[in-house]
Amino acid sequence: MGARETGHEVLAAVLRISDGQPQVLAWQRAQEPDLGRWALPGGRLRDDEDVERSVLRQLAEKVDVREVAHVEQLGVFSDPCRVPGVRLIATAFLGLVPSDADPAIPDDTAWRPIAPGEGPAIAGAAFDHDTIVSAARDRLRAKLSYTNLGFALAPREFTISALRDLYVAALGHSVSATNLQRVLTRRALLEPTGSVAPPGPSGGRPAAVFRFTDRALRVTDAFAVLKPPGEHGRGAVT
Amino acid sequence: MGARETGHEVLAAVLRISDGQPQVLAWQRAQEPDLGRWALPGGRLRDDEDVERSVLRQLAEKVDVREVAHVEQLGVFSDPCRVPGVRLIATAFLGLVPSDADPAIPDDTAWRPIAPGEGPAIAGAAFDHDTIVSAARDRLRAKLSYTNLGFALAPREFTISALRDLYVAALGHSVSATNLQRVLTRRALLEPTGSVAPPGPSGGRPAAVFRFTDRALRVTDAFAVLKPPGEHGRGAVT
DNA sequence: CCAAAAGTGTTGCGGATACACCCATGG
DNA sequence: CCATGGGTGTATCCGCAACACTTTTGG
Repeated sequence: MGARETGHEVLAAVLRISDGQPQVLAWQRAQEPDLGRWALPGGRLRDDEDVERSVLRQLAEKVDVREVAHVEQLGVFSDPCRVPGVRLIATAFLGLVPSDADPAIPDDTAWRPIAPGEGPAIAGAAFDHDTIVSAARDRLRAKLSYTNLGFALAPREFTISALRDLYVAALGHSVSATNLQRVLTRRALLEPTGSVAPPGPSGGRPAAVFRFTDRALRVTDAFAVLKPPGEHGRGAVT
Repeated sequence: MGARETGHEVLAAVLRISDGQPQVLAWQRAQEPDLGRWALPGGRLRDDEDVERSVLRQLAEKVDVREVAHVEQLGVFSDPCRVPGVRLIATAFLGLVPSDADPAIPDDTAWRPIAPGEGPAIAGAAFDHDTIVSAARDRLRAKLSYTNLGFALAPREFTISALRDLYVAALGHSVSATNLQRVLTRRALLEPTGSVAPPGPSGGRPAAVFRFTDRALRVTDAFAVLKPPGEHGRGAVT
């Protein structure tokens, strides 16, 4: 019960898919503790802001926040020993940046690759930041399948196969372009722009260009089972 | 940027179903601010505990924590003005108590009814505690349909129709006992104890008694769509 | 004309709901 | 023997995954 100084920080695991691989924005610490290790962007919460405002402010120091398509709370990390020396409670966020955005970032900052699957998400993470990145990766995976969260990974306009590649990288398993298109159009998440993309150097039919109808999070599959009566196969798209 | 004293509190929305209605544990404030209004149990986070430990400690002051079958983080509530005068950040939790448990509670504390549906969850809530109860109610509803969370609402042993009544109250819509049993047994969440419950005063066939196979949270329906290939109808029960 | 990429048609499977029907008990 | 509540069998629906097939381009 010592009167150890306690503080509150906000951390953001900002993810994007680039070159078929999930990445997280991190900066390399230039001081002890954890010198040389990779830390998530963030910082102290101010008196006059809530954590949602704070995370946007902190991110603005690293990237152009207009590029961040979606932000949501992940949870609180509060182990008394999570940062040596001080008592620092962290509220962690998931942020998503579309794959075509390439915001300018500071010199000490880089996009670090995220391992798929279950284990540690990034190598050389500072403090408990790997736990946070894992939570972010898992949250993204889960929400891709029952929300329209794909909008936050994709460019404003895209072909189905480009979108498929994003889902493959984020989910960590193969995804059929055919079925992806059907699932997303059935739920009215996609709409064609009308234009087509030119085929690649080896030919092939030009791909139709789509966009997401909404660019804000929407739950499209609220009830897996135990739907309210009378909604038999209607999927409860509220 | 004033050096206003800031603190961290932990709050718990402890829910149970009683008499076919969801209820939340709350205590009536005896001081300003918000005198007479209903507040969630909780209190200051100590230096040597994380929020998970803290919420269990705080709950121990109100109820027998052994009765609490499940606890999980809901999120951070950090509006600078959420509590007048001081800067107080709250980490909120959802707690669940089985319907047959009736723990002793202090005089100022009571089980307050929760409104179903969308609007405000309880009347006369202190501070932003209604928002927290709403979040708890929504979380419970969502997880009932894709996890085994029912175990935290139900007694250790129960009949299907008793379980159905719990689901009806928690979900806010009718649930068929037939289908509830099939869904839960197909997913191997229920097992029969072998015994039967005596019929009511008006007769009827004696009901078989069941229990949940697991009494810890398990996700039973991870992928609504976009399952990994080769898992066609297998439901991905990992 | 062939290869490559995109997109559509079609089939099959399986879970979930709904409903009809059988079972066991009290009065 | 009837009413009441419990439980099972079965039909239907519908979404999704899988795959065959057609379309449109480049070489």
